[in-house]
Amino acid sequence: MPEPYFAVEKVSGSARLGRLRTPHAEIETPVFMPVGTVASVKGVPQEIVEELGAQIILGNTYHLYLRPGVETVRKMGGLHGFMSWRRAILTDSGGFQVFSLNDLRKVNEEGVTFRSHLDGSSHFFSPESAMEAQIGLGADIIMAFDECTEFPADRERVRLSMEMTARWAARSKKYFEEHKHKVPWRQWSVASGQWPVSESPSVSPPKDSGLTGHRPLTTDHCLTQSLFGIVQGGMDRELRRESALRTVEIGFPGYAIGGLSVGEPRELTREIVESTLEHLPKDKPRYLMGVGTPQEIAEYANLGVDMMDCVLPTRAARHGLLFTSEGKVSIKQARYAQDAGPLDPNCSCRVCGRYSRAYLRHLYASNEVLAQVLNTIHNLSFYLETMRRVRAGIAGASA
RNA sequence: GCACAGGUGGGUGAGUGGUUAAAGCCAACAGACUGUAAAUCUGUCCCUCCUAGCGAGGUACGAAGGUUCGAAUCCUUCCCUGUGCA
Repeated sequence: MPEPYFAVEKVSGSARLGRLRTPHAEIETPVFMPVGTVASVKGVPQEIVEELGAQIILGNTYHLYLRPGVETVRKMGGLHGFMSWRRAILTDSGGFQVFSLNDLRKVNEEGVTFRSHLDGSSHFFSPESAMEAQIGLGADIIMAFDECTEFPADRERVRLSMEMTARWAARSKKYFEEHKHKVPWRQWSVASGQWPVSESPSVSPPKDSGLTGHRPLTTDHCLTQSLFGIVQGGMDRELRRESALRTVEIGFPGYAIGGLSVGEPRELTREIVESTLEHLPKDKPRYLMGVGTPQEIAEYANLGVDMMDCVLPTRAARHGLLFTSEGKVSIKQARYAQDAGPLDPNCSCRVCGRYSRAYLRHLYASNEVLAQVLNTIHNLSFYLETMRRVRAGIAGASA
């Protein structure tokens, strides 16, 4: 089994350039991962998400478990087959929902009882069941089941929460190691090195994307899922350190920093990220969960974060907030009603290359679905381009 | 011409004597959004003034009069709209 699948290729200050090998794709880091919670990067078809250069996207265990159900996805060849995404996928465990579905959940040592936001039905998630679900969904990288601690929280609460997350991490790993062979694509990917055709007739075989940096599945890729651990510890440096040590002691091929961007001041986020990174192994990928603005992702990448995801570009786009080289543009504003210029003159995306601000504003005002599509394409393009620049910057820096 | 039904703030539409400058929705304008309960949420939305507030004036429910301490609400006349009958 090709276990050493993350390679740091260059270090420049605290920043690193790396290569992360997953069953479905090799990823250049630092990387931004668009969020596609329900197996959809809202508003944008897979082929365009590919074209924009996304190397890996996120799915969410809780949402997909509720609908369409893990078994359905599993039968369709896992998320890759189901949504016809040929590159890498990472699923969040549902730990974030322990935080965000505050009113709809109950936590105890064993796990979390959720009331479905769809129909109110009751469901139980434990580290074990979250792993079972994530194995069934078949993402390349899956996450330990954690509790994303709320902010603010007193120190004792943060400590207890962090300690439970650590125990859950051990349980997650144990279950994963015992069951990871059940991943829906393993058998055929090992055997044939390609996508299942007979098992899943509705899924077309992959065509080469033609994009540089993307390598189709080959047999020298890592062929099993990877489980990442998550560091918690709130806004307390000492608890963060302890959480990192405990998580590293359990041992994972990658480590995430969770529990940030939950309402705390930005400076505090940066401070905690910086101090937590010190306690994470340098030879493993480090994933900062749920962050941030374009400036922030560049900043964190330069601090040594290898992976980031955030709903901001996609959600903000749907709400009319667009990120540009000059900051941000609220495209719904009246001032753009007759603005014939491109959204961002310095952006090379297909939206900026073709449409005017006046048109984008009109689409938004008219509540056209196309507004969401174009806005999301631009924002994702901007984020992904931001990370390409960061990588180029690290690559070009004199060591 | 006659008979019904109506005319409310940018639109729609509640409100039929007193916490009504007038609900709600829409539009408009502004803001928020960071491991997605999010095509969502919040605020403003008659005018003027200020010590900026459950503040002070003014104007306002087709028009003009009237009843009343008090009227978008009741009465009279007129104007207009819709439907039906001529």
